[in-house]
Amino acid sequence: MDTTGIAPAVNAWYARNARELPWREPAATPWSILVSEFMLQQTQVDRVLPRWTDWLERWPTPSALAAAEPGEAVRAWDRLGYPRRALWLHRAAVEIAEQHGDAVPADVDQLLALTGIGPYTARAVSVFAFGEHHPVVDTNTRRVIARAVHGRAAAGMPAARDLEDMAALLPAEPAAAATFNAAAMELGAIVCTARAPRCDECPIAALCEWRGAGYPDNAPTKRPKQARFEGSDRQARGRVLALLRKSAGAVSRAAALHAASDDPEQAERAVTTLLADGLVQEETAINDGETGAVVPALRLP
DNA sequence: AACTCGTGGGT
DNA sequence: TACCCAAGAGT
Repeated sequence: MDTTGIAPAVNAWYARNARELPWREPAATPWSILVSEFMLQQTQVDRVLPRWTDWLERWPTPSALAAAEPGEAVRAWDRLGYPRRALWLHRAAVEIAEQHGDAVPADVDQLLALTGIGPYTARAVSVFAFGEHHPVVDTNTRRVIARAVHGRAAAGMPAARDLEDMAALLPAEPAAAATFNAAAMELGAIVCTARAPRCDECPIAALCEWRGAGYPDNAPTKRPKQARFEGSDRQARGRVLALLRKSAGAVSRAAALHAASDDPEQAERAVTTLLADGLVQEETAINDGETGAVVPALRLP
């Protein structure tokens, strides 16, 4: 099958239709791009934009963030979700400041060695911040390739094969390759969407194997189902962190348990796992406002 | 290798 | 309305 037409068509579409995002501007730095990639993990662009702007105004360099308390990173993370990312981003900032002279490394393997940076983020930073020539594969790219190249309705489980598939489509010239990496993601994000693809707006509709086959319902059945959020431990943990974020200092352990869940076991589990994850620390004690009694308490790290 | 980890938007 | 899904990573 001839796939040589895909990258030029998608790049031409991208030139006309790409969203204007601040981390794509010339003023973006490797650090600001790295921060955007952390925030964008499993999180949509519109929710990231305001947090990204505030974050970089406050911590414009890795060493600036490294000098802050990790709990302040968790607080500034606000409601972006998966708050361990805030802790990991802080840790990565310390590692960059201490081991790389406050400069984000361009090398994929050096990036992979940083906390919270995996196969996607390492390549994304190397390519988008430094223009290196690598395939960058996220969930959008995997879906675009599954449909356009493999004729499938959806991608299967992530696999090493994904990188080879993308590498096969990548233009040889680094700048065009970097553009195509971003453009394939963009196409998946706003045209070749999971639920209701806008094929009438797609620059490669005529090349798409899935469309050519008549949109067969052949999605791989492997995909693990996402657990229900309502009533989950995640929700209970989220409530504890929400309480701590809006509190200036420590909060009584009883108040945290009460906020977490009506189920005492689940509430206890939420606090225990947050402590284990380092998202919360135990305070020896605080004075209860009502009674003046000294009670155990929790605070951000 | 399967499981866990938030929160909100789109349908 | 429930449900699916989201610029993934660590264990």
